[in-house]
Amino acid sequence: MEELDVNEPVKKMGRRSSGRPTINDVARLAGVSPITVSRALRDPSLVSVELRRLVDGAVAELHYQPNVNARALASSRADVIAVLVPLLTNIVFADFIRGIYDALDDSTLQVQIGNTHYSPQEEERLVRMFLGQRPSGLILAGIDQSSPTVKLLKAAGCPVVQVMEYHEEPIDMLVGFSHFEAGKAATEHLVHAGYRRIGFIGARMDPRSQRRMAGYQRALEEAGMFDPTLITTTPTPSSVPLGGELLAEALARNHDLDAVFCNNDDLALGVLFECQRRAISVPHRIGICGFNDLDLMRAAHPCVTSVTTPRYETGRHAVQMVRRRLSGETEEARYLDLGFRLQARESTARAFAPRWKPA
Amino acid sequence: MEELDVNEPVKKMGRRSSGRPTINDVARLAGVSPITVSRALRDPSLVSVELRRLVDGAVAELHYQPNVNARALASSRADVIAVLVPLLTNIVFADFIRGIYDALDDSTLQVQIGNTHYSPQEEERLVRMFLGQRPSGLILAGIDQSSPTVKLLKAAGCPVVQVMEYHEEPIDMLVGFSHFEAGKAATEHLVHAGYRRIGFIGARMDPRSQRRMAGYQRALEEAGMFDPTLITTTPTPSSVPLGGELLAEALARNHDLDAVFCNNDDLALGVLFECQRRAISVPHRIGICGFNDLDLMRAAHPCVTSVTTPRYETGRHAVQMVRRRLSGETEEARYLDLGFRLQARESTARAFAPRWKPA
DNA sequence: AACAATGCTGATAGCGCTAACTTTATGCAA
DNA sequence: TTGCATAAAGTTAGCGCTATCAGCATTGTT
Repeated sequence: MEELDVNEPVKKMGRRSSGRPTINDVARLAGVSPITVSRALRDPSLVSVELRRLVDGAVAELHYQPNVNARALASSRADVIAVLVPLLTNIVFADFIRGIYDALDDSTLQVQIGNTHYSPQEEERLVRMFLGQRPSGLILAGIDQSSPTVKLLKAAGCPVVQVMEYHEEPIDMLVGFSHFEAGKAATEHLVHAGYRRIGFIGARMDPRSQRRMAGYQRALEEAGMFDPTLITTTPTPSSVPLGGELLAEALARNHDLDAVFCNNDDLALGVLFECQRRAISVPHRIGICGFNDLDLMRAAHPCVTSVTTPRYETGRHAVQMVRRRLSGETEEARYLDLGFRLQARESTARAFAPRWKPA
Repeated sequence: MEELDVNEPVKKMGRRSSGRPTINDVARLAGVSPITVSRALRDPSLVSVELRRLVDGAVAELHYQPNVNARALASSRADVIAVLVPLLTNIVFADFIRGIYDALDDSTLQVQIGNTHYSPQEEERLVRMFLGQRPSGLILAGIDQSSPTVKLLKAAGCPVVQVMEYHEEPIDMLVGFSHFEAGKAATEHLVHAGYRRIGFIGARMDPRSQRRMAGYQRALEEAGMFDPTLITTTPTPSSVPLGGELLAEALARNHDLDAVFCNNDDLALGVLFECQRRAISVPHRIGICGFNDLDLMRAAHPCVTSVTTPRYETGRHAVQMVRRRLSGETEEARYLDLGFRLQARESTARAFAPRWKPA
């Protein structure tokens, strides 16, 4: 049964053709060969000025758009950067991913995000899947890949960037900071502020949380204040209400608890609310230090001490490293420590914080 | 110059071959034709049990992974769902995207996210780009697409789902709820709670915010309480600190302000902190209602009234609609109203909230 | 018995693009 | 003049997969 639709494009369409203009249509209109069009689009410097203009004109006239799948198949290289994160609904990863997108705004590279759910097996599966697409680059959170995954990545044939941690022997490249040092610095701050029974509150306890806790422990050991009963953790994912619950637990165990280093700002906020609810004075009776320094920490009352972390910058730098490698620029440092910054605020100012800040 | 590497795979590799096993390798090992392998992988019911077993064995032995680009090129259909959101760093979109990923966990479909930055031009560019890949489906936030975009989408040739709003004439399909009704319901709650000078605090004022504000205005008009000076908005993106600043502005303009409906929970939290800072009693002197009902709203002190919105469910349902359409199931409703729910809490309990909740 | 309908498998021919090589034109030193 | 770079364009042959059609049993129908 043949149907005739006068509104169909003029072009005679083969049985399998997609109907949209191809590089051959552009070439015909411009009066050049298809490969010239291909070159003019990928690297204009390969083609003389006149032909380049002809091609550009034909492209515009036809609204031609290269078929990314055909391109990827022919060149065995997809214009894709694959990104693996353990979790999607966390500000930390959201900021990081925003950095990635922003650093790609002027590029044709696409992003594909995979969600490992903190599982090395899932991570391995996703690495396999993404590498099957021959991406232009791979960015993954953390340094705790399984050893088969590491093997896959070393043979990936594309730039690989590990992010959000620090380590001197990256698989390929790395951007991040030391969670151990950050946890240690936060705890030292509490020690210097005059707190003596400093608790740790943590949820989920993924590898990065573990390292922050290790930093906490080291700082307290060095100060001669470490006591394992000061640690309150749970494998449950983090949330604001959970912060309050963990504080209750910690206080039940140690009545003399006088400060908490919270594994992240959500927990810290929950702790602050619980203190308000129990009329526990912050920072006098209890000091609070968070982690990540979300903007709500400076808005809170009292505003909360936290560790500022380079989430957005990590995303940007990771992409820039991939892009530099792809453009064949001279190799720079393979690892980049973006550091962290302790942002001291009222919630840990034991000695001199006013009870009410005047309006 | 020929190099010999004994560690190379046995297979003689052509100049352009990617080196990984192809469907032909699998076919040879299984002793069947390539097309049979293709069928066995795409739809096992097309192939007899014996051959299916042979193929599965060969696939496992070779660790064969189909080349998605070749597949997309040959079938002119990519195994990709494209998702367009205005923003990446917002819990609303993060929850929504998590719903999308979760609903695709058992599928080979990939997700590609585009970021429109609240710009219809950018949205149009991205729609053009994504459609150029012939995705299996397209999901986009909102109902305010430009008219060229609408035209592109109507001719997309793939399922299109608009999400996060409600409208009876979707381009194709739709999942969401009415922001107008939600804003109206929140405001009516404040009216019923006994507040009389109810302000609106909003940031960025994207189309959804505008509709919530329109619902606010309608509710106050119906109650005979509308006064345009009660509205405080800014085009600045939303944040917690901004909530406090906008409250200050609103109070400077109307000293008798006794409640605020905040366009989102970030602003509401900022308002709460500012009240704490100024020792303004909540809910007695001022009532606060947020929007989205993040989990921190129930942890806050006092806990904050908010409108629960189906962010995660919207993502899940949108994907399910796409998948049902792809599998050719009988057409169901083309639009789905997931509704919202007002979650009343202490922050608007003017009459009977205790000043301090006992621990 | 003749015929169509059905189920399974295979052969062929692309999908739209680019890698690799070839050809042609041009410049310039020997 | 020859020879040899170099640049700019074109020709050829895939990349790895699937749409489409054809073949050939097997089954059911008249």
